[in-house]
Amino acid sequence: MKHLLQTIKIEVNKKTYLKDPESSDLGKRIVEHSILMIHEIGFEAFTFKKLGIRIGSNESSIYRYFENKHKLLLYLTSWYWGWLEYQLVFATNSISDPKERLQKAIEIITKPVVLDTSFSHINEVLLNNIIINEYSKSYLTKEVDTENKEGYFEIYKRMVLRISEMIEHIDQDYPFPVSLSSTVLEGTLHQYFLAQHFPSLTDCNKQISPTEYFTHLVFNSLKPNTNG
Amino acid sequence: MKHLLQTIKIEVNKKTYLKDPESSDLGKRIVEHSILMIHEIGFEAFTFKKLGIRIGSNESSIYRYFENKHKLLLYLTSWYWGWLEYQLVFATNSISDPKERLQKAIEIITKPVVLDTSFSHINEVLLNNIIINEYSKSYLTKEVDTENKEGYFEIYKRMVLRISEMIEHIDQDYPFPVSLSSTVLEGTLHQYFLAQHFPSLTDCNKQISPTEYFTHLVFNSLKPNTNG
DNA sequence: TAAGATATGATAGTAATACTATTATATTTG
DNA sequence: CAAATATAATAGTATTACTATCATATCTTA
Repeated sequence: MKHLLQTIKIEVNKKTYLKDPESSDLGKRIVEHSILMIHEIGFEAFTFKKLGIRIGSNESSIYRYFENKHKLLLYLTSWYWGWLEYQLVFATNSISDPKERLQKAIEIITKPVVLDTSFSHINEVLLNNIIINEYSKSYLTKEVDTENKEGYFEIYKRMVLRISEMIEHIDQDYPFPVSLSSTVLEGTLHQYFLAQHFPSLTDCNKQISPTEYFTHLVFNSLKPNTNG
Repeated sequence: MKHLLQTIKIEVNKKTYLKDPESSDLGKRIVEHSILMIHEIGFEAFTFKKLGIRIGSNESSIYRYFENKHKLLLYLTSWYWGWLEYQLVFATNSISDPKERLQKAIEIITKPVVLDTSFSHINEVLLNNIIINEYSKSYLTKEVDTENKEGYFEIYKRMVLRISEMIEHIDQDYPFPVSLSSTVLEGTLHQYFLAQHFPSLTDCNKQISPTEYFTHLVFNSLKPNTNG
């Protein structure tokens, strides 16, 4: 099982990179340190020049892996959703009871991320923080429709659809399964952001977890409502 | 009443501007055309230089009103939330029944924005679209904590708290009133964004309104649940 | 092991951005 | 009419986001 995990490779849209960063040492260091740097100084202040200095490499070499920092962000975010999707499928696959399965899915999506040693050059905890603080910027652009057509958001969309299918499976009459699913995915990021920067705008804190909030939210929307 | 509305001025944090844009013709043209331009080319591509050319004025003159385009975005977003808060208070003020009041509040927040002729230099429909597409960028920054302390997000926070108080008023035992409130506010923007760019990730469309979705979501979370 | 291919590094250069500073010219007000 | 204020014009700077070219190091394989 451990061995199986170690041979897994998260597949992201090949258009996000010019050269697969997993294929070389330099590529892995680019990914590793871009996560550290974006976490430290934010996506706006992050540049390939600064990254080059940090990893003792050259700006021009980084450009051989990624067209620009936007594409790098698309790579990182796709990787993250691919990784989370793997956790989701792995954890819910064997659960036959629809409610239990959805409950587990919500748990996987909403619980705090912990380090996964299977991918040594990627710090999933920091990457999750980048997703919380920067993910919206990957799609709140004028190019979103083109990039959507080119498949840059496929994994995320698959995630939303997976959850919405689980919702439909429990209550076929519920009129908003996809909206509820996208609300949970996006809302989770938002509640974590609020907990960090606007604690007065969320009930989520050390006592109350996003998992509790969203579990309550989802199961009270669905019928037959046996939750409570 | 019409007259009353016309004398209303939406108060935004004075730190967002160097000189009040409402105090002069040039100021109003800056605001008016910044809304048009950001809507057209997006916040990233928008610059003071381009705006200057468009309004037949000079880059340096615009800098006398706003420190930079980030502050201008803070001005526009604060104005928008101030305007929406006014709609909210005006519409819910006289309703004494807690459920009816919350229902009306959700309606105000979630329904499509229509032009308000009280503010002739501001196109609220386009501004709403800017909020949908750009609002997150005003707080997803490394400076968010400082700017929060300086009061740049006060109006938005007040909105979230108003709704959460209405929720608490209906169900004092509901454990997540603030999270539910912030989910409705943020989620509304997100559902409109999805409807525009990722229609497969939302149920909201011409047949199903965000109002229906969020009304269902909120009232099913609360007890006594007499909704359905 | 030499020849060629490929990866990386170093340097230079460009257009645009996000400003700041200074000076000039209108316009308004007292 | 003079002084104050608002706006415009011009120039200049550091940084960003690249592109292009050439040099060098390393790896492959015949």
